Amino acid sequence: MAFAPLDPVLHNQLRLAVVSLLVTVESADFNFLLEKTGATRGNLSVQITKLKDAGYLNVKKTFKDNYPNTRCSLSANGLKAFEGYVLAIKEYLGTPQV
Amino acid sequence: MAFAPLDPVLHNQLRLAVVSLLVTVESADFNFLLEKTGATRGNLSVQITKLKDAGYLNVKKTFKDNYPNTRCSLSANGLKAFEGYVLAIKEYLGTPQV
DNA sequence: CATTTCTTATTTATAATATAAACTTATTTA
DNA sequence: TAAATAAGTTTATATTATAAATAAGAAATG
Repeated sequence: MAFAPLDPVLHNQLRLAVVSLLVTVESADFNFLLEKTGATRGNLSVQITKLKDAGYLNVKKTFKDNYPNTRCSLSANGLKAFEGYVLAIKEYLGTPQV
Repeated sequence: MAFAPLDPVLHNQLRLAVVSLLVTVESADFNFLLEKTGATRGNLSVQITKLKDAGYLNVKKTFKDNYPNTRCSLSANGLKAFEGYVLAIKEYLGTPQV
């Protein structure tokens, strides 16, 4: 049991929560993520951008009912990174992982 | 499944590794932690101090074979915090926890 | 119909954090 | 006694996180 490095993009509470949600949900818009995470809009905006810049998210900006709408989904790389993160952090958690 | 807040003291790679080691080991000195974590001395020094200031570690500074020796052990609060962190982050990881 | 308020964000400013590099103090060895 | 080693600590800087401020248009209100 070594200590694998933890992907710094994912090792952040809000970004991890966003990715965690997107694993289960195909796609989600800004307000959905806002509500589920309890983040502020500013913080969520920044962290979505970082996840997108890292290539972990696909982000489509459209208009829905006349309002801007930001819809996010996990990319293949994002899923791979998340799975890697899960494996890596489990090494730190100490409970028998087998 | 909500997103529990992640204790910011523990949500750091090196501090988490240190605490994770100390859960299994009763006590450990600076060089042991240095070797097991692969950290730099400076970073390890800073993070041990933070863990101590948070009340998660007991730190005894003595001399061993004429050299300064810093020996750390997990406090009761530290153990409790670690257990809480493990539960909290598992909520983010998505694999069935039951 | 103009102005206030709401919606959906983005940008910025600041505070907090992480980390490497430099430094300190003392010991051992050549 | 000078150089190398040991065990840390301090500092300087870069990165990150986050709240506060701003923006641009839509809807409601008087």
